[in-house]
Amino acid sequence: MIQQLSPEEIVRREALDKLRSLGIDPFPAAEFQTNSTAKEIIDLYEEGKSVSIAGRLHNMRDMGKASFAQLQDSTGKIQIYISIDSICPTDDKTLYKEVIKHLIHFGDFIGVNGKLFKTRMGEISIHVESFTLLAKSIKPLPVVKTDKDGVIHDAFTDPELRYRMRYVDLVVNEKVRDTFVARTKIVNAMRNFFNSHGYLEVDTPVLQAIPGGASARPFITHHNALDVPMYLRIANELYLKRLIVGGFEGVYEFSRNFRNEGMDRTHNPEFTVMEIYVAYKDYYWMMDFTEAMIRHVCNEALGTTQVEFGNRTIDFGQQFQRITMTDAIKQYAGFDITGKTESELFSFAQSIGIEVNDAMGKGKLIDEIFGAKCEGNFIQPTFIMDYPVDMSPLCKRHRDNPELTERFELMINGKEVANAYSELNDPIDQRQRFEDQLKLQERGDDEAMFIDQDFLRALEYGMPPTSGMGIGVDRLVMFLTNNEAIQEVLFFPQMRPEKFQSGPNIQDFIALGIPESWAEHVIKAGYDSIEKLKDSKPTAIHQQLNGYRKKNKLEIPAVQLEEVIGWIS
RNA sequence: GAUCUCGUAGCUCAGCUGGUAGAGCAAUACACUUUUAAUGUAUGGGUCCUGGGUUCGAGUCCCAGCGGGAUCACCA
Repeated sequence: MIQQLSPEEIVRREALDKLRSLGIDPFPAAEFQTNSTAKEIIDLYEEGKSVSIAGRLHNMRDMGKASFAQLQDSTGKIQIYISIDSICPTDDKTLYKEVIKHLIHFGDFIGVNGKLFKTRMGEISIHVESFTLLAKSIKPLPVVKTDKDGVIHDAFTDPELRYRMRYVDLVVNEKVRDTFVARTKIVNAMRNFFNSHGYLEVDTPVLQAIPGGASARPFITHHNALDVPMYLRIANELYLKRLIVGGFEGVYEFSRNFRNEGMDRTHNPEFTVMEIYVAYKDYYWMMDFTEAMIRHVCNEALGTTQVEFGNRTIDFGQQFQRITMTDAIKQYAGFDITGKTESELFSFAQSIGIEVNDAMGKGKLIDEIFGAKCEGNFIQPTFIMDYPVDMSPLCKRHRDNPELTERFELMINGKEVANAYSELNDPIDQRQRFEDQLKLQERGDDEAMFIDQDFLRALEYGMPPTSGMGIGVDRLVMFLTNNEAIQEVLFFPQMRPEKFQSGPNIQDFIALGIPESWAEHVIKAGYDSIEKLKDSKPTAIHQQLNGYRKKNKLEIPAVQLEEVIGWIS
């Protein structure tokens, strides 16, 4: 198989051989010891201090007998200054004249030793005394430049390329790296908060025989030894509750969930939800806890509770608003759902332009009305409370109204971020709710929940009153890092698998009788498959190839028409 | 799934009512020992996503396909 290489790639590959002939290994094995980082050098600058640092080379500026460049490590960039005299103290100037000027390229990893100084322009730099090539880059990175006003030129912005080649994105777009560092800080802050309350981080199965705990289409796989279908989890809720039954009083898990549904800028097939269950608590307690947790995360990970999102500022410092779903609909849709029958809800939903169908029960209708008229209004953090009972099959009935449940969702910027219940622990009621789901399924709701008999058995043994909360980690990170797409907060968002052209095999062409000297050029001239060659007229091939030979001034014998006929017959 | 939109050099992008494929950066060569979007001079670099069609002639117009993006639908 031949690869079509760009001229730049060819230059860099040729540099590998030249380096080796000078005794320089372009991919050495030895450790390179560093004693500083770009950030440290700038923060703790000391004139004349000796440093050793490694990183990727950017923005080389050759000025004859001296060069400037930037070295990028995981903390940022630092300027380096390489002069011919300081790295070639003897008469042999090869290291500078050959290696630095011609064999080192943008993107290479190098290690340098040198002393700190400030240039005339006042930029902190390393005056390099020795350098080591640590790894050659043979594919050129996109060239992104930032001018003195901070304006980025030729930015690497194509989402497809950025997501497919996140490694390139991370190198050339520093803000991307900041987002992912913030993501880790946010997760750590959550974990610290839960641990400081004495709750236990646990792991529960990803591969499940019954995909429970949520309403969604699962990914299906198969276990060979047991010869049964298995599902990737859509939620971990039912497993965490089993642990509460088992006697733990507070458990949480960062759960990677998988849902076989559409993808867009707020949905990825795999996503992360943090779920926590605490015994003897109710959803009022959980609201206070959730609010405190988010405030803690803001302070610890961002250092502020005033968070910019788009052109808005979200204030996590103030007490979060609380409103019941009934009041929210009353306020924004001008309709009181209290005591309404399914057909009344149906007509109202229809009257405000919602596409309705017979598979929709009361809960679904109310949810649609809320989604259409209310959801988008809750920009600042707001708890929406008390959802209808048939929307929430795992949630305890409201202590004051059996039509409702003790459930809240946290809305930020018009989107759901967290969902929490006073958990249903009455096994009789739970079984009934599952059966109601089954009826919805029979009406055509293909996302109603599966019945998990073992979970019901667990509840029959007794589960203490418990409050549980799930928070979409990806969405929270989006809001806290000012990103509007989930793809921006996942290192490797799901993409349609890339098709790599499996190039033609040069040996197949040689096997037809094409001389070795010609085979590569036959492919490059456009006959990139045996079929294509055989489908073409010999005269056309003959002319095309000799034309190619002339154009590229190839030093190989011209092709004869008889030869071509021989290849394709 | 529907609609709109994009696909041109390694990268970012121009390319008008159809008429000889362009710029900047990057690369290559030369000059320059404190530059910083370094600078100056020169050079090379293209399957205009793929396949059909219309036309004397298609990067450009039409159709189909592939891939991306946006909006909507779906998805708490």
